[in-house]
Amino acid sequence: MSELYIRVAEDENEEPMEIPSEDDGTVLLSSVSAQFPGACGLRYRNPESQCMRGVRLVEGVLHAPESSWGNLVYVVNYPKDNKRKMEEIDAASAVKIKRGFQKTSDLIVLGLPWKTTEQDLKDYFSTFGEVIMVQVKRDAKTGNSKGFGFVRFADYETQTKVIAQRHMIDGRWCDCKLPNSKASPDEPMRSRKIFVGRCTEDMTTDDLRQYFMQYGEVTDVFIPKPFRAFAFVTFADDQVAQALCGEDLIIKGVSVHISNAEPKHNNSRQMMDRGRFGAGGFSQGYGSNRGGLSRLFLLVHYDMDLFFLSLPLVKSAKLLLIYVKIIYTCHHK
DNA sequence: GTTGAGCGTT
Repeated sequence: MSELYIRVAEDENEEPMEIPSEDDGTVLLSSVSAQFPGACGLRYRNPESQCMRGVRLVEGVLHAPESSWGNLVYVVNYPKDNKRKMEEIDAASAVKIKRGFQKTSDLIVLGLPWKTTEQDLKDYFSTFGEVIMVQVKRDAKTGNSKGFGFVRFADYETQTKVIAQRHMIDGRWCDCKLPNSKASPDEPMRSRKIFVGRCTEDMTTDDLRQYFMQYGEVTDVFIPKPFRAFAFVTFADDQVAQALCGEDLIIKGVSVHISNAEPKHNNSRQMMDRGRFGAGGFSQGYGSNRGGLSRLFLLVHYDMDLFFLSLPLVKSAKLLLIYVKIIYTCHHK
């Protein structure tokens, strides 16, 4: 129709951006949200009443007020939960900044030639970034290299780059990895899991997942039942979890507090988080298969809850693990 | 004096 573009702004006082309209004079919400991510509609100040007025929205199509869009500046609407959009973006970038400042860890260097010295290591790795420590592990008596060492970089980005590739050092291919000591078998999830305190009962696992997604990939959300005013959220990246610790975040209008998830001992929950299902995951197990009784009873300790389960005859440990996985899945969705 | 998947004497 008349206008090719309408003027849209984040706020009345912000500089407007021109958004293209369609041939029939309508504007697609997707056109708006392409420039204003998360937008769910438009409003404008009615020149006569001086009141804000909503723009008609039907199935993703925004319709001009009266007959034309005129020369008004339209203001973006965000979902109520996203009212604090700017603050959330700030929080997200704060996490990124924090992540940039995250301290590096020693990396183990595997496969070193016997002859490689610490100076050799330093010379090689300095081509990636500032090296702040190198070690070649040697036999105490003979002084011979054990064929592996450690390196520490000043920069987290350097560390990431170095881990991602193989390294030709003095004629041998070597690998750099996070040492196992960084993910000790006793407390492997401490760094990837956060404790969310002051939760309210209306917060669902989906709510939490949706909210925490903005910081990074969420691999698990756990809300104890019955309601106990806290939850656990596990991220794929431990750096994200670490960065959030200590923060007060607003979820559904409620201030929740983020802290480190207290590492627990070898309970079933952690065994499962690790993808290491096993009999050790049960705090107790009772088998009953006497006198034709072909059922197995299990008392499963799952986080702080106990589940008493009755299973069909379990013929093998392998089958038992399959059952456990099913149970685990059921308690997760 | 050897070796080749792994995990760090202080």
